[in-house]
Amino acid sequence: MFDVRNHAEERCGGMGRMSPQRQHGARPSPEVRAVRERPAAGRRRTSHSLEAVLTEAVALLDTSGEHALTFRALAARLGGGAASIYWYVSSKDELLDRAADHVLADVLVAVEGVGGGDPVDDLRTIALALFDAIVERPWLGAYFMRDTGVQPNGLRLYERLGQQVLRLELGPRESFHAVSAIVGFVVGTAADMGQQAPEAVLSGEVDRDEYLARYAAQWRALDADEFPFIHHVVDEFAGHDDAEQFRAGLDLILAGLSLQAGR
Amino acid sequence: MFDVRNHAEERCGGMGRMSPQRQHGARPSPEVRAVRERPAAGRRRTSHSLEAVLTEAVALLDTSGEHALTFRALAARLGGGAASIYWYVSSKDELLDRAADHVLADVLVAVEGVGGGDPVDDLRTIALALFDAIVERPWLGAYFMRDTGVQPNGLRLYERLGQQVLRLELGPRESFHAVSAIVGFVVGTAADMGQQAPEAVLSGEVDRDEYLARYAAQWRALDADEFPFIHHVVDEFAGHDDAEQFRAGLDLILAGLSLQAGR
DNA sequence: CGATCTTATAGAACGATGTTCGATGTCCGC
DNA sequence: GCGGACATCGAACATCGTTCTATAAGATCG
Repeated sequence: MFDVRNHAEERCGGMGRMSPQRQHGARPSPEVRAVRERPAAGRRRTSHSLEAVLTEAVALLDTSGEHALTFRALAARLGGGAASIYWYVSSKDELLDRAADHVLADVLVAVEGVGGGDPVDDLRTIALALFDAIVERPWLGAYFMRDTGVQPNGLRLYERLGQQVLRLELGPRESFHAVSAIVGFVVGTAADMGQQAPEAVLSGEVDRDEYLARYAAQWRALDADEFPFIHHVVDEFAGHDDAEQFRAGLDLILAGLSLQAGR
Repeated sequence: MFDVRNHAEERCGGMGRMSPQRQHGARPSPEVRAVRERPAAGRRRTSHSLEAVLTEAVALLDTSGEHALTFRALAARLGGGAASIYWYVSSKDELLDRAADHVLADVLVAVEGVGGGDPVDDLRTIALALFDAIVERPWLGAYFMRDTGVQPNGLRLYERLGQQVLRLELGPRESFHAVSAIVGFVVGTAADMGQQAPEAVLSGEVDRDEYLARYAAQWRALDADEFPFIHHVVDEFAGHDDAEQFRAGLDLILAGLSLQAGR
C-alpha cells in the first residue's frame, strides 16, 4: 500500500501545484488517522469511518454542487453532528482534498489496462479518462493533486501518464515537461468546461443549445472590424461540443510531443 | 468603445467557460451602471466610483490573497460602509468578475504592439503575457472570461490571440480549437502554479527551493518499481522553473499547431 | 423657492458557515 | 471495575455575504 506517513511534519503540494497558505496540520492524533477504518463490529450510534465521510461528501457534491457541501449538511447525511467530522478531517480543505482523491480511485481503475499500445494513444486514453471525471465534477479540478501527502491517487495517475511518456525515450526534462503540460491542459480545460450554464442544470440538453445560441448572438452583435476572429469562429462556437474541443486541443499537444520524440 | 449593452436581459458566459448558477442580474438600476464614473465634482463624503472599488479590490487581492477580499475589508479601505459597495456591484461574484477584467486591461496594453511578426511567435508572446498576469494573481484564473457581458477585456484578449491564428489560414473549426486550447492551457497551468507554498510568501526565494527539495525527498522515498517515472523526473522537478515549464508546454501546443498549418 | 425624484451612502440585522471547546459516552486492556 | 484512548456531539464564536430601511445631497421642475 501507499505509506507516505506524515508524523507531524507538514504536508507538501506537488508537481507544480502547491497547496496554499492553509496549514491543515493534523491536530488531533495525526498518524493514527490511517487506521480509521475499524470494522465497526458493535457500532455505537453512527460510526462514520473516513470512507463513509468521503463517500457522502462526494455524493453531496455530485448531486448539489460544491456550495452544497457543508459540514452540517454532511453531518445530517451521516446522521451525526457537524463537529464529529473533524475527527476524520482537520479542515474543509482537507475534506475536499481527500474527496477529490477518493474520486480519482475510479479513474485509476478505468485506466488500469492501458499501457500496451502506442504510447501516444495510451496517453490520450488516460487523459480523456481524467477529463471526463473532471467535467462531471467541476470541483475536482481545483483540488486535483494539491497535496500528494493526502492524495496518493493523484500521484498514481500522474505516474501512469508518465509511464507512457517514458516509452517515448525522451530526456528527463522533456518527459517532465510533457506530463506537466498534459496534466495542466486537461485539468484547466476540464475545470473550465465544468462550469455549467445558469439554468441548464434543470432541463438538460435543449437549454444548452439555446444558451450557446444566445451567447453567439451576443458575439455576432460585436463590431466586425474590431472582432474579426470572433466573427470567424462564432458558428463553430455556437455548435461546439466540449469533448471534441478538448480532444482537438489535446491532439495539438500530442502532435507536438510526437514531433519531439521523432516519431 | 465596447457597447454590449444589457438591458435587463441576463448575461451569459463565453468560450466554453460558462458562468455558474449565480444569476447576478442587475437588481438596482442595471443599465445606468455604465455611467457610474461621475467626475466627482462636489463629492459628499466618500464617493467611490466603480473604478475606485475595483482598484482597491485588486489591491486587497494582491497584497493579502483572495480570502482577504471581504466586503467589510474593502469598505474599510474605501472609507465607507460595506453595504455601499452593492450599489456598484450586485454580488461578490460580479465584483471578482469585474476585478479580473480590470486587471486584464494592463495585459491588453502590454500586448498592444504584438501582431506584426511570425503568427506563432506572436501567439507565444501574448500567451506569455497572460500567463505572467495569472501567475502573479492566482485568483485571476478562476474568473477569467466567465461573463463576457461584464468582462470585455477578456473577450478582447481572446480576440487578439485569435487574430494571430487567423493568419495561419486554418478553417474556422481548427482556429476555434486552437485558441481554445491555448487559453485553456495558459489559464489552467498558470492558476495551478499560482498556488504558492504555505510559508514561501514570507521569505521569498530560498524557501521555495527548500520547499521543492523537501517535496522531492518525499517523492524519492516512493517505491522505485511502482513509481519509475517519478524517479525519472524527480531531479527535474526539484530544480524546475515555473516559467520554463510553462513555456515548454506551450511550445508543444504551438508545434502541433504549426504542423497543422503546414509550416 | 420648495416639492420631488434620483443618486448614493450606511447602520443594523439576518441567516449561514467553518471551526473550537468542553463534556460525555463507549470500548479495550489490565 | 477502572483508567485511558477512541469517538461523538451540543453549544457557542467569529465571520461572511447579503438585505432592509433610513437618510442626506444634488438635480429637476413648477
